[in-house]
Amino acid sequence: MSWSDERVELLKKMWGEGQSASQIAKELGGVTRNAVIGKVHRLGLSNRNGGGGTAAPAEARAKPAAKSTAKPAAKAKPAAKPEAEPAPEPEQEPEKPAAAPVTRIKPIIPAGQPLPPQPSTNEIDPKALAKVSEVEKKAKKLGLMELTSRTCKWPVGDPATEDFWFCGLPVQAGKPYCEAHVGVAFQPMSSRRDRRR
DNA sequence: CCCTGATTCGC
DNA sequence: GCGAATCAGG
Repeated sequence: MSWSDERVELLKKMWGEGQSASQIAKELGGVTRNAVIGKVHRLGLSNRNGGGGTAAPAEARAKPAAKSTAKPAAKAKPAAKPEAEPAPEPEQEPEKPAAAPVTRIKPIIPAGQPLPPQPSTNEIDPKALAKVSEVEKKAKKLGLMELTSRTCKWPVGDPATEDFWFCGLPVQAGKPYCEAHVGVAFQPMSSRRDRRR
């Protein structure tokens, strides 16, 4: 499989939408996520920066991985990129051909993208709660026995009722919950002080 | 263990 | 240019 123009285009589009490399690879077919990532890098769009201001992954990377027996060693890494980026891509989809008769267009929901940091003092963030509410709608409603190592174990409903189930959506990291539920589960202790009794 | 992207380097 | 292997982290 070669990177035809169309494939590259799709790659760009999906990557821009925040799709993961594996998803893109799966969509394209015939390539692995590594291939996708490699291509992404070669294309120079490794960073999904929008310039919003929430970008902190600028870590110092220094891991030459000295595994090769012979290392030229004459190649000092310049490592000096001012990285000027005055012109982002304000335009992405100039038009939307509304020619589709009656077809469901992508029901996919982008995952990563501008995830602004949280302001500060707050309860549990209406945002997070809203996300939970939304996520519960498409929850898989698993029973206790259906839970696996990677299903969200967030309980919903009243255990004493038939109307009780677990979220069941895929967890992401080593957490017991899905992204949305992790958000509300691990809320740092907030304003507790005003709770005088 | 699952996933994510990042990097390196032989091809 | 390509991508598997590897790394690093959640």
